[in-house]
Amino acid sequence: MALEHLFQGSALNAVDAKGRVSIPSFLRSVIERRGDARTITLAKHEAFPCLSAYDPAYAALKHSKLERLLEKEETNPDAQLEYQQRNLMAFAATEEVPYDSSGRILFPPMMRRKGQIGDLALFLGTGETFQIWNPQLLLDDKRIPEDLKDIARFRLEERGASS
Amino acid sequence: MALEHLFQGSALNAVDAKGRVSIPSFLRSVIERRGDARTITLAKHEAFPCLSAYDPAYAALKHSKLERLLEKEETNPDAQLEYQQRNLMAFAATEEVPYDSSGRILFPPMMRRKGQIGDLALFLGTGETFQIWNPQLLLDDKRIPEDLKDIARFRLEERGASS
DNA sequence: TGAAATCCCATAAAATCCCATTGTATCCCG
DNA sequence: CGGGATACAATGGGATTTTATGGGATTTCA
Repeated sequence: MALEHLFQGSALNAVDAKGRVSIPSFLRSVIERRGDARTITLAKHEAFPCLSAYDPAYAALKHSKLERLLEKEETNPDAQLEYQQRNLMAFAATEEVPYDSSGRILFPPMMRRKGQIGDLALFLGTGETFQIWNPQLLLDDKRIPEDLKDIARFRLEERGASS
Repeated sequence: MALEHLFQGSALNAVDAKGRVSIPSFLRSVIERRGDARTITLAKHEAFPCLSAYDPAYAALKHSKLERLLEKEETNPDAQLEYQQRNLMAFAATEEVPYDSSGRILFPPMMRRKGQIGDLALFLGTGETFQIWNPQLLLDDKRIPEDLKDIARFRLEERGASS
């Protein structure tokens, strides 16, 4: 069970004074090919200091995986607690936000804080999901490949030169 | 069998002097997409010191799950008793309350005490259902993941409370 | 008849909609 | 192939609507 259309590419967009950001059109087009919703779900990334984002199609996939895990382990009492915990993380620790006709979301303050996003948001496609970074934190992270940092630098220059 | 729309996200709302609380709009919108009722059912959570809440659509699903369990185990005498017990918990130990045109319920005093809810109610989406917590009890519970406690702390700060 | 529930209105802050601008990529046609 | 016309993406700002919440007035019912 895999999703047919994958998120790829990168973009650096501004977060305006009201906290709005444009979701890059190449990501929106994947969302709209996967389903007919116009929302994204935001969560803190488990490993990196950034946000993980995905569409309802991926959320449904994730949810059904959890349900199957529970059914398989239903007799095990420890599994019940683990299920409760994962369910809380999957749903309570995430936020679903719609994007408007111009492709923008209102960045929820909590997620903005969790992802340490300032006035620039770097979008990175990662296949089934995508990530949103504070570009400086990506440049500072030792685990990130240099080639990817070059892309971030390029996006930053591009924006510096044009404005 | 699964419900299409899922409860997701978190919010911290005030319980006023009359015992009224606003159900967060993102939860209400799920309830109203699942069916045309404007009520929620409250119950003590089986594992955590909080309340479990859901809409009529989920109540129906829960009921049919119970029925199927009974049919499957019809020959087993223990199953009869378990069915009776679970049925009592599912219906007698719950309260259904409507929310008004401004999205508020009047918190039933018994449930408020069972959930130990004071003047702040933390709403957590958990997919098919949602939970209502006294935020302090969540912070004090060892079984709750730290990332989720961070969210509770954020909601408290946002509101200007100390923790 | 008094406490509790319901209804109604008010308000501030936040979210959403609508319209305008700009820069860039794409198309079209001579 | 040049160059203008066109479409669309990203973004800014004002106007409008929704949300959460408080409080008064009215109704219910035991």
